[in-house]
Amino acid sequence: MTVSVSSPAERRRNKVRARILSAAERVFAREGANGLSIRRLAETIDYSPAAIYKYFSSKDELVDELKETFFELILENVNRIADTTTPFADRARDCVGTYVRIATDKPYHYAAAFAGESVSQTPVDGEAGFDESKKGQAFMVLSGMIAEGVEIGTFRPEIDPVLAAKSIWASMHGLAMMIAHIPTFPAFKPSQDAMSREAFIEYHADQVIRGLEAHHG
Amino acid sequence: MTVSVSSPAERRRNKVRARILSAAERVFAREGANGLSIRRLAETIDYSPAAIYKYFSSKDELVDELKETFFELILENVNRIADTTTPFADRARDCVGTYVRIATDKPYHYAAAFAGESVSQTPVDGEAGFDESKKGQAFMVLSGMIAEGVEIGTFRPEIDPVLAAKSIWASMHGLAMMIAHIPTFPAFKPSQDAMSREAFIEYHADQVIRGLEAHHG
DNA sequence: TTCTTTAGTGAACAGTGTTTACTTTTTGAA
DNA sequence: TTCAAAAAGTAAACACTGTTCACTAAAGAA
Repeated sequence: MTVSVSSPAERRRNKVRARILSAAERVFAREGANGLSIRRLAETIDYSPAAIYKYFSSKDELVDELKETFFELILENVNRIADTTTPFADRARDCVGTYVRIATDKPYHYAAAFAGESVSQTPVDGEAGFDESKKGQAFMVLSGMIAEGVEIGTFRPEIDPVLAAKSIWASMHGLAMMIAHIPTFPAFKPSQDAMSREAFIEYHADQVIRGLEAHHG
Repeated sequence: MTVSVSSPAERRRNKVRARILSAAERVFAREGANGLSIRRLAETIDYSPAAIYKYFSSKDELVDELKETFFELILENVNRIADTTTPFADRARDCVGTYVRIATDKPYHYAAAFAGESVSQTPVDGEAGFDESKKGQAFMVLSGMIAEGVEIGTFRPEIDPVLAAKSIWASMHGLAMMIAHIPTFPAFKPSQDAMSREAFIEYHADQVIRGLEAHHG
């Protein structure tokens, strides 16, 4: 019984699609969305520019797929850490650090993922399907961890996990963007406090989480 | 004694320059850098596209000037608050709130100001002239305030003001970007915690500053 | 008034995303 | 195996973009 869940034609199509995406990924990582042109892309995979449009309806759609894949990567890594049995505080700091680290490893991906041309005036959109999106899932991992911290008494009892998660996400996001866009970020003003990127990420994670902590005694 | 510090020709030139900038400002605020095209701009001020290049050497340079002016606006406002004699904690929260509010009022300006195409691999650049830039001055106001907080004992004594300023700036930046790019940000997941933008900005400022505070008793 | 600098222009260059009409290839059924 | 239909791929064009160049018209200084 040949369970050909995918026909040869389909497989071939997916292969070409993947070739396009992989070529796009390479140039996007190095030069961002502006550096990625359909014509250049078509040339590197030896197709005509118009051919790309048999696989993606627009450049935006293509780039969206790169962004979604990128966020899958973040989610996988953060999830792996969240499910660990290491002490809670370490886990929390690890999550923040990992998120920021991956984001800054692919700055163009990260910036693009949050700069969805939008700046929309219609607050109704964008909210639909958030829970299902990778971004939404990452957010739920975060608020889940905060809820856990409140339960075991590490964090202040009056904290609303969803609210706090938004605040912390914003703080993480900020650091990621800073490092992505200001090349010298943690080390600018080298005068008194040259600090490594890694060390600063930890410092920031610490600072952010400290805002949640209960103070015993 | 006619102290003509500026010749009529010069004055006329500046006037045209200002007209270009003001037209550019309007469309940039509404549609961002992508919506701002030299040709469109030239049309609205009734000049030929090439004429723009007698006043600005490139579109980037023109946009840079919009960004710089925008940061002047932020700096002025934050400075005004910082110099106030209101209680320290209130002043600090006010500064954060004001910064984020202005940033989110002109999301395209703010996002563009931090997305200087860079993502540069050369960490030497960008550091030069930082102290003199508006961004650099805003940063100094912030670290100055933190130093003050440490001195009067509101903040933990072991805090390095410059380091903490970077962390807090990142957190502020994150919220500003979130609100700018996710239209529903503070209110997404309306299920349990619909919160106004203003209220959330205050919540975040509180959260961020709490990470610095000393705990008495 | 002449000479020189400046302001402003039309046309072109090189690039972009995208569409349309067209040809070639592949496919599934008769 | 043949044959119509569907899919893959293409060349050429459209409507844009930022930018430059050779050029004219105007203003300023001598």
